[in-house]
Amino acid sequence: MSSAAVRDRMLAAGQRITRQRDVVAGVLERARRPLGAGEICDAVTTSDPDVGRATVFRTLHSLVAAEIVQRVTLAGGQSGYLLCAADGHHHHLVCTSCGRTTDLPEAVVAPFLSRVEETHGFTVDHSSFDVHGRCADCR
Amino acid sequence: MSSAAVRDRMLAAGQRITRQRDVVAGVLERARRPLGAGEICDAVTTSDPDVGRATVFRTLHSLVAAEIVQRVTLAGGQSGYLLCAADGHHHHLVCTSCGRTTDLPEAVVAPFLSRVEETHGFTVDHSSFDVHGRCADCR
DNA sequence: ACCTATACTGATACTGCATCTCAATACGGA
DNA sequence: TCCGTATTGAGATGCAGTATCAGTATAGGT
Repeated sequence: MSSAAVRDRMLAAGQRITRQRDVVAGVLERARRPLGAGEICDAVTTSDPDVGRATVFRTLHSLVAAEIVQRVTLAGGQSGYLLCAADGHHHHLVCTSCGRTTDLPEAVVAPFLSRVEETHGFTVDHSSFDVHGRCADCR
Repeated sequence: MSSAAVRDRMLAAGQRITRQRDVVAGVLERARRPLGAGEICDAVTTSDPDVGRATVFRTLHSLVAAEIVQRVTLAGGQSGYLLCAADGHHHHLVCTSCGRTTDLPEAVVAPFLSRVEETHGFTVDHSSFDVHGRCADCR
């Protein structure tokens, strides 16, 4: 995903484009894997020391709200932030070895959730799966 | 689950039974829903003001390690601690209305994980699902 | 019932993530 | 260019969780 694409998606979500948001989005783009809050703050400060911590978190929050970034749970239990190529809410496989993530196709997830709803009379509002393991490359 | 059952499970996990651990386990037993760290600390202090913070967290850690308690993600994204009736690792449905949880049978989860492994050549080490919605009673 | 090794505990300081406040600033539409 | 308003930075603050370490209580053997 290019910076331009991220900007378009932020504009589409009614958000202004600022230098600070570009920096945060750029850090996540270059990582191509989920980053912890500390890593993001460090990388942002390296890129541009004049971006405040509060702004980093506000930006992450905005990006999560716009579904451009997802908050995922890393192996240790800490949360990480991941820039998603795909639009909308979806799920990921996280490789415990290389740290990279793979999108889980809706075709695999939807039948599972339907089954859950049927079996338990439960209406699913929101779901997030943390599936950790070793990807095909790392095995 | 009775207090005695929890004590047995702690002993089975090679842990000593102490007054402090009884207090923490008792708080989780009475709740019958996931509690946040703050709620637990408050309830423990109410029950017995002489139990230290560090001990509460150490106890939670031990209970999680023994798979007596699971750490789940609540609606807001904060994590909560839940005393599980079932042994071993399993998954939950969390009702956003009443806060109560339902165990997800392995029979529903296993085929889904198998499908994921087959489709992606991914070896699943650990998975945790956060499924939020409204339970049958609350609809 | 007693003894002993050692697992456990409490107070406190500390780390890290995240949010709040508020005056100052910059974006972007007209 | 001008203006309304979303956004920003600094620093204080809150909350979750961990580290330290001397002192205590538990389980299990005798």
